[in-house]
This record gives sequence, structure tokens and C-alpha cells, in this order.
Amino acid sequence: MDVQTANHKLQTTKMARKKEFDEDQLLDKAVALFWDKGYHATSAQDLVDGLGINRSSLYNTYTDKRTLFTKSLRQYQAKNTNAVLSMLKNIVDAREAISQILHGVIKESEEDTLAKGCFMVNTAVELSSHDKEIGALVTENNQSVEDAFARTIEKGQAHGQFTKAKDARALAHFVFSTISGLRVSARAGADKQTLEDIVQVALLVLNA
Amino acid sequence: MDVQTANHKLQTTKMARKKEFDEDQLLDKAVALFWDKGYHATSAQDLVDGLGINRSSLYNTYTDKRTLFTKSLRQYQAKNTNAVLSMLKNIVDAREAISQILHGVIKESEEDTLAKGCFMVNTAVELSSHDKEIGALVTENNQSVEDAFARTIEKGQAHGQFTKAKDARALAHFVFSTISGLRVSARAGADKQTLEDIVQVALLVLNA
DNA sequence: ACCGATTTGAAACATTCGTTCCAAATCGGT
DNA sequence: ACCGATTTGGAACGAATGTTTCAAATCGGT
Repeated sequence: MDVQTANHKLQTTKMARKKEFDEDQLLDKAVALFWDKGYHATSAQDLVDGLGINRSSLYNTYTDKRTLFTKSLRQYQAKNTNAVLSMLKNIVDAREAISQILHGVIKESEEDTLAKGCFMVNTAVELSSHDKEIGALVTENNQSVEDAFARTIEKGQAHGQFTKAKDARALAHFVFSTISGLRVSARAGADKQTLEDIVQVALLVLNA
Repeated sequence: MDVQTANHKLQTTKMARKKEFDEDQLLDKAVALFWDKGYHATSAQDLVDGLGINRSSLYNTYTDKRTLFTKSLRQYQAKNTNAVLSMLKNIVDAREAISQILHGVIKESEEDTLAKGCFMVNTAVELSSHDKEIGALVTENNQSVEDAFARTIEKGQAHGQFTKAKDARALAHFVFSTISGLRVSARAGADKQTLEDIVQVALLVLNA
């Protein structure tokens, strides 16, 4: 019986020693580490040091490094991606929604002194082409974000806010790509004005 | 006296054994390896196998893995980046030039069965934020490409081909970011239509 | 044909890698 | 207070990492 099933199941048998850490909180730390240095450059020792737990606890809880990485990816998706999705769903003004998302990326990049970019983008570049499972995870994440963009853009087109020169799906591909480009530029060390330029030009094309 | 100075200098003293490989040709192989798997995931053993030379020859010629990587980056820049620069310089029609560059990225991605994306983009994401020297190399490369874009776009604006809603520098930032986005999408496994969508929408905004 | 210079091959280097092992510690249930 | 279950600490694992070493091989110049 592995760890997570043990945790989720009602304890009928004898209880054992308690874990001395919060798994979810620890996952956040793992996300930060992998996000910053990527998969290959983050060693097991880095994880032990960064998470502040013992090697045994790490492997006992997360099986191995790769599993911890995929769980970190899912954690990132659950928090960051879903935040974007619900934002797109809740903002009524479509143009305002897209604009806020793009400017949100800039704001994140400003606050991000480590120039971490986007965990999903970084992972796509580092692992997608060589790790099928992780590639699928990234694709699934991208798909859901793109779908949300497409729905928002459709709304915008219906209200005459966005150009109808291209269909919503094509525009969604474009917006998503623009974000990837922003994130790469940010990770490469671009200044704020450069990022602003990119966003403003991208927003130009969306307008009818 | 290190290897490259020895090679570039006229041989006044006694000659020694010949190298059994072409350094430049070997660098191309190194580019392919690092391009495909990145720096950290490419081991010294991968290099020995992939280049088909002995460990000693490798270290004797290229000092160490990191130096070989930076030389590979420069090799890539010398071939791919300069090809783009001369293309921008030679094509008279500015809009045609930008369009060809963007569609060239798509064509590359199609032929690229390994989904390698762009070596510079991959390196920017993997190493720029943690390796100052490599980061500077990437920045310098980006700068030269962006400058060329800006000059071409200025020409296009002067001929009424491109929008004057934003200055050439801003549009250049945008075009460059679009290419990064394309490359990330390609590396993440996007299909041709998706890439076409991105390019077409991006070209829309440039038009006056 | 010999010499000095350099490259080559193969083994070996120390270090780090990710992972496992096991005894000691600590928990809940009886 | 004891038992069974589980976590913890720390040492240890074999394999792989990047790199070095050194004798043998091979070159050009004399």
C-alpha cells in the first residue's frame, strides 16, 4: 500500500507515526525548485536541502525524483493554471480578460527576481520531446488553457470587441504562443518595456 | 598553448600527429546533440558516442563539456543566425522578408522530426538564468536578430507596408517573441495548422 | 631514421547521482 | 504499557557523472 492511498483511506487498523511535514506545502517548495532549475539540474540533494526533509521521507512520500516532478507539475497546474481558467471564466469583458492575463504575465515577470518564466513552458522545452508522459501532461495543460482562451475570444467576437478576420481558435493559438514568447523573453532577461511592447502589439491585432 | 591557437598559427616548430577528424564537422554533431537533449541531459558519454571520437580527443580539443557547449552555441549562431541576418539584409520587400522568416520557422519545424525547436530558445530557457556567460551569449544573439528585424521593419514602415501604430523597435520585439512562441509550440508538439495560425495572426498586426 | 610534438586509446580518477536499507523513534489502537 | 504500523535519520549502495592520466601511436621537420 503506497502513501497516498494510505492517507486517503479511513484508518481501520492501527495507526502509525505522524508525518512531520505538510505534503502539500512541501510540494510547493518542490515546484519552486524544479521551476527555477529544471528537472535535470535539480539533484536529489537539492531537493533534500530545499524541502528540509530527510532522504527517506522524500522517497517514502514521493516514490522517486521523477514522480515528485510530475506531482509538482500537477501542483503547478492545480494552482496557477486553474487560476487563469477561473479568471477567464469570471471576467465579463472579454477584451479586459485577455488584457489582464497578458499584463499579469508581465507583472509576474517583474516580481520574479529569479527569472523563472513559466514552469509549463520551461518543462515543455526541457522534457516534452523526450518524455512522453510529461509531454502529454504539458499538452493537456496547454489544451485546457487554449480552450478557455478560445471561449473568451468567441465571446469578444460576438460583442464586436475582437477581430473576426480569423476564427477564435486561431486567435487562441496566437494568444497562447504570445504568452510562451513572453515567458521565454522574461526567462532570457528581457526588461519591462520589451515585454510591454510585445503585449501591446499583440493586443492590437485582436481589436476589430 | 591551447588547441585553437596552435591550429591557427603557422607551424614553425616540429609537427605532430594529425587529428583524425574535422573539428568544424564535429562541432555540427555536437550542436545536434545539445540541441536535441539540452546541456544537462547530454552526458559526456553521449558526446563520445555521438561524435564518434575518443574521450581524450574530446577533452584535448574542447577543454571540457561546458566549453564544447559554448562552442556549439557559437557554431549555431554562425550558421543559423547569420543565415537569418543575411536573408533580412538581402530581401528587398520588407513584408516578404518577415513573412519568409516566419514561414521558414514552420518549415523547419515540419522537417524537424525530433521536435528540437530552436537551440537558442532552448538554451535561454535551460541555462540563461543560471549561467551568466551563456546568458550573455544568448542575449547578444537575440539582440543582433532583433536589430535586423527592426531595420527591416523600419524599411517596411517607410514603404507603407507595415503599421506605424507602434515604432519599429516595439514591432521587432513582437516579431522576435512570436518566433520564440512558435519554437516553444513546435517543441511541445504543435501541429502545422497551429503554427500557421500563429504566423498568420502575427502578420495581420504588422500590416498597415 | 631519428626527434620532438601532439593525438589517440583505454583505464582509472574522485565525485556526484538517484536510490535503498535498517535500526531507532514515534505514533494510534487495544 | 504494550503492539503493530509507519516515519525518520543516517549510512551505504551501485551506477553514472565529468575529467585526468599515461603509455603507445603517429605525425612533420631535420
